[in-house]
Amino acid sequence: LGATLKSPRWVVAYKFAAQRAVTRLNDIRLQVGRTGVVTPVAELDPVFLAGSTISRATLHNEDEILRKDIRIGDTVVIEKGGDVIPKVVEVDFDKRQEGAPPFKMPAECPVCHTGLMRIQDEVAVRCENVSCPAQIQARLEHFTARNAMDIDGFGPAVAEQLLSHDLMQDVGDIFSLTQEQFMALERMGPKSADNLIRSIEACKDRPLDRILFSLGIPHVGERAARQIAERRRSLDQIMTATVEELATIPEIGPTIAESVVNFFQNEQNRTIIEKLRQAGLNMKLPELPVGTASQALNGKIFVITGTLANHTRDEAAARIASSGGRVTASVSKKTNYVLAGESAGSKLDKAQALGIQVLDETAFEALFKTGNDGQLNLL
DNA sequence: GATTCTTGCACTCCGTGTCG
DNA sequence: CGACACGGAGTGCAAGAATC
Repeated sequence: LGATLKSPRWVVAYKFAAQRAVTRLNDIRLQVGRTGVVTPVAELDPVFLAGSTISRATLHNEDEILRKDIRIGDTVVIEKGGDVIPKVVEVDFDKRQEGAPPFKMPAECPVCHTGLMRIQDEVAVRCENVSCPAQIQARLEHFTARNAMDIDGFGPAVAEQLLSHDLMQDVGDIFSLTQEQFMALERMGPKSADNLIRSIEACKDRPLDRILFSLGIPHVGERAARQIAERRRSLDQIMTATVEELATIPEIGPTIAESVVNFFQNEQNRTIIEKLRQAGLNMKLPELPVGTASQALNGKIFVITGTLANHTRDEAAARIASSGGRVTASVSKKTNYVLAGESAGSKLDKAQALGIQVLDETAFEALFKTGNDGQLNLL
């Protein structure tokens, strides 16, 4: 394949040629997330599979590794299929070296060496040190991420340098950084620094639900953040809410409510909020738009899968939401429509199994064409 | 021109929330 | 109280932009 594969169609066609590959698992690396959860990742001998070279694969958690009896040095089968993320499927036990010890989760955090805790009845293992450098960096990356505050150009490398140069303690300090400070970082010229400053300025307009999500409160993802923001309408109203009050919000139970209250009781977190306030972030939800919004998709539940040609997935989701529909992450009996793009995966299979109406992009767009009566042309 | 970093992409597992 | 639904978190690679 000397030619460059420019067209996605070629890549897709090639993907189906091979779905599994055999390679050697050289090591199991541990990654620390923003909530302190430690997850194992397999380091593999690079192998070409389904259109790309795979050198790492997810192992999910300790139980999963033990269930499949995966050990360092094993010859393993990895799979990609129509999926994007490679995983270890099974071990070739015949090729195992004698005496290879079973995997054991270490007792200490690989970064800060605090003792790791496995909470009773949970699979996840956590580093409980909230000041663990790995966690601070992960929280910073989460704050700036696309679906959070969306600060363009603020990736892991920038975050890492700012922290190691002691230029910031927490996410609140992002807003007091200067162009000169950015330019002092490696691989950061005037153009990049300027872009960063602009992105930081632009993110001050993000709505309340995004700010709430960006804070990285355990159990509060995009959806929970939106529910809470829509009901309480301002950050002050969220910070002063009791567990009981929060738990009356739809889809919010005692676990999430308690997590939110704990977060805002913490003195460090309150300092961060104060910095954000000083920076001029918008801590209130705008008034709901009245009148114009169509409710034609009212209550309809959509799932999006595959790659769309004319929209990003986010655009399609926004379009659905603006007509009163809802987008969820997984297909169930309650799903009304599945919007499927190119190289859709298991969600499409599930939709077909459940007999749910599948829309291609043309059919999806047709939903929004208004008929003669001015109503949306719904099926 | 070579190198590095960010971004877009789709899915699975597990725990929480809700409903009957 | 059990079953089901779904959100949260985490996973790697290729392409493109910017720096060196």
